[in-house]
Amino acid sequence: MARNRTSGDGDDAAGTSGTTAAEGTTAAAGGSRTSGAATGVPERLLAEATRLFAERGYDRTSVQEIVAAAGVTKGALYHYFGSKDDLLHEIYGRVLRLQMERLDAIAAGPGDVSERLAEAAADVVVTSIENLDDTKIFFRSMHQLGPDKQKAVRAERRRYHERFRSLVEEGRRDGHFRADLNPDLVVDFFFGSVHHLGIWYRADGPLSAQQVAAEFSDLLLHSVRRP
Amino acid sequence: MARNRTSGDGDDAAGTSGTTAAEGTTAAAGGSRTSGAATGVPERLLAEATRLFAERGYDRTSVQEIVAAAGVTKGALYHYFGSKDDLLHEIYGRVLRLQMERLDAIAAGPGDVSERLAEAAADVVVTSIENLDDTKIFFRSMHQLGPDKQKAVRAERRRYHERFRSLVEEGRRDGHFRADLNPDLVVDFFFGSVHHLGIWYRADGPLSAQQVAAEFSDLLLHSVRRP
Amino acid sequence: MARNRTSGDGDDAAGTSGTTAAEGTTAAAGGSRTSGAATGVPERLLAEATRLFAERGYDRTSVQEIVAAAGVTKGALYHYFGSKDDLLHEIYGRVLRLQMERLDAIAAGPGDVSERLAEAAADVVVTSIENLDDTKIFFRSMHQLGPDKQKAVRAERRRYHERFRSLVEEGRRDGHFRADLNPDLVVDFFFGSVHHLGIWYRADGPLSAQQVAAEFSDLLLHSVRRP
Amino acid sequence: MARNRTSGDGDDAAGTSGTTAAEGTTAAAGGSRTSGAATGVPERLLAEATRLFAERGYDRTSVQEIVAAAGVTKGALYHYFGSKDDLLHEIYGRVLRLQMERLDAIAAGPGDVSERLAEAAADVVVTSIENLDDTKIFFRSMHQLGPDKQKAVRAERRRYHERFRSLVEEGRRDGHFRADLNPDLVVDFFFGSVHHLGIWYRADGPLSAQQVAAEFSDLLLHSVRRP
DNA sequence: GATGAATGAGAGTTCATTCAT
DNA sequence: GATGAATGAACTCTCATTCAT
Repeated sequence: MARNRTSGDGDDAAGTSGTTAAEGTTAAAGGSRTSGAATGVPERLLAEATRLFAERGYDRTSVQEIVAAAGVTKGALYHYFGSKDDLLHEIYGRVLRLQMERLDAIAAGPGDVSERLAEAAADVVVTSIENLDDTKIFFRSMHQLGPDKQKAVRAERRRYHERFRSLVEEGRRDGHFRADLNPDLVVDFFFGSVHHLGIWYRADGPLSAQQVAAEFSDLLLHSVRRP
Repeated sequence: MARNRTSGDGDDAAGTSGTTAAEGTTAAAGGSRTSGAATGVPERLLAEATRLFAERGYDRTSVQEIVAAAGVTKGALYHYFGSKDDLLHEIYGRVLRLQMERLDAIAAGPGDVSERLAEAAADVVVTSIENLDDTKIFFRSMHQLGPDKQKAVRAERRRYHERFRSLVEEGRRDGHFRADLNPDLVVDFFFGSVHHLGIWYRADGPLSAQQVAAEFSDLLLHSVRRP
Repeated sequence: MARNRTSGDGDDAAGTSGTTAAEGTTAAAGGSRTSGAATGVPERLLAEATRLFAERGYDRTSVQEIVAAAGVTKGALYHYFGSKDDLLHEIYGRVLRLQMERLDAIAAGPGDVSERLAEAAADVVVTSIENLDDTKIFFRSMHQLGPDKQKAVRAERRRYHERFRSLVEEGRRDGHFRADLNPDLVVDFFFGSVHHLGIWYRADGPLSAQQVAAEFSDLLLHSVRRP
Repeated sequence: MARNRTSGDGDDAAGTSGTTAAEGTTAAAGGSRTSGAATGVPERLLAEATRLFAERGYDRTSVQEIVAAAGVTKGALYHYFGSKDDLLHEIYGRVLRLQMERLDAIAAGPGDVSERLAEAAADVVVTSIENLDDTKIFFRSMHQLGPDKQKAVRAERRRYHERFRSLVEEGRRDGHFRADLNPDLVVDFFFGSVHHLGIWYRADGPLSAQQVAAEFSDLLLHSVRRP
């Protein structure tokens, strides 16, 4: 299970994924818990790395700071992760997996396409806010991934966008949405708004995740629906 | 040397030094700016820094690379700019000034609020695409500015958003736009889409800046207009 | 019997030596076989270490690489060998033992001194080529042994040289060889050539071990024989 | 003149060569002078690096030790040399240049081929002893050079060997030397002995460089000359 | 006005070795 | 007998910045 010394990039992000994903979903909006000694070392490292990357950026966060925050030594980090880059890759893997699962469930669910698109839009807003650190990291740090990992993340992201786009296309075919829409542009339009949440949303601000989700979903639906 | 910058940005890097103006106006010999050696040193530094920051990020771009690209020495850079941070600040100043001017002109222009909002939205998309490097840098690198400069940039940005928001509020008061809108959220919604352009837009892609602008503007108007 | 970890270095490398020597002699020219799971763990470790040390040098070979190549874990290595240094020491012991045995047998054999010197010279060339990895390691890595082990190896080496030198002295006394020879220099002269084999000889080159041995032996004899 | 940040391996060792060569030739047998502040920084770095590499090997010598010995900081070293590897490459360049020049001069000189071969052989022994640190480093550390630099050094070395071999071939054609010689093997035979000097020769031993040179030259000539 | 040598702190990474299990 | 998580020190190299010239 440990990923000691992975030189080859070929291996997927599956190494620590089981525990990683579990840890990731419990991380509350805006950061991680104080790293209790209860959770395992790789989970703690991932949690602290996420917090620090969101707080000051990938390049400005030193490996030393991460291990200090997690209460271990550098050697421990490099026992579980091949590189600092690898840590970031795990974070991406976690969030990509989560979002894809949720979108799949919603898109395949009941309701007409308007309802499903509205729900998917609201859900990704809520999830993005609940994992605001991941949201902050996502686009700010993607270009700091190594070329291969970056390509893998982009591919995964594309699949996610395509899934979302297919909802827009479905609505357009059905006559629910306007015929003159460019579905790709709609997706980029909406996800720009979602990623931007990492920049302006504050957990201690006046708006709850649900309020933002409702409004964003509403704006999206109005923008695509047949007048 | 690929310079996707609009050649109209006459403002120079006058921020930190009085000597800048003198150097910047050395358009002697009347030759055209073929290899950049004709333009002044601070302009060249700023242009190359913009290109490099967009290409590989602020932290990943060394001062050495910037001066090498501009064909000068480190001493020259530190003669014109106080620090690497200062270079970035100049880039922000340039883009903020440009956008504010254009928005002011459009908002104060003729036409009803729908027309002016549509035009403002389309214009900021076009401008963002024409200065795609600046767009890429904007949110990716803001947190790498020093605290004071970051605060200054945020304040300027807020003023810009407020100006845009006032258009939404005007439309809502006038009854053009829906009454249940949260104007702040509308602004964040839309500018998320705009900033996201830096991530997905390609100059060699299928869509012209005008096409994207028209569609984004259209989506925004549909999302706010009274049904 | 298991643990040969002793700092005292009384050359108690005898623990695994029986099997080690056997393994060593069967190693074909240029490297070891693919370490099948048939042989014992310490033998496999020694074989892979020899191969890797020859290939990339002692310092550039990590313990991790050795155990991975041998298909065991680090714990296993440290069970059989006191340290990485100890592994190297075993390799030296193996080759020193082998060469000394062969020289002793030849020097004590029949024939006049010219014949015995020629045979000894040819034999050490053949043996050096057949164990080319050991030859490569020998002088390149000796200074990477700890002080005590290094001293022990040097002492053993000196005994070997003295044995060889005594042949030269014998020939000089007998009048077979030139009277103006410095036997020590002759030995250093010749063994320089022998150790150099590790640098230029290629198993897939045009010359067989026997051809090189014949020529080297011939050159040596011509250089010492009374004209 | 400084070689700041040379990433590309393509450039030759010519950067600091003028001063380097001058420094190199004055280095006495067995090591460098105490690094006076009189000589330039790159020369001092090269001198101390040579001494330390010879003393404890390339991998066992840290950059920190080199700069401490030279009385500068790491930054200074990396200002002049692209890498630790680059330092080693400069050392190789220096010795290769020196040896090639001397061999060329001797081979093209007067005297019959026996005299010229004898002189060349004696000269390379003297030179190797006078630059014993370089001799120690040569084969022990060559495989620690990066692939490209290693290839360059090997190519240079080959040219040197070929020049030496041509003397042997000339003597064989002329009838001075035995017809059954393999000139390549003779060269490898002799240079093995020369490189081995770094292992056994001591400046404080009983033999002067000239004595060793005379004897080695004599052994070589006897080994090749027609009986 | 402009240079470029030099700094010094800190970056990410490696590694032989230990030890509780 | 054998494991592999964890250590901690050392490693090479980078970089924004300064300052004597």
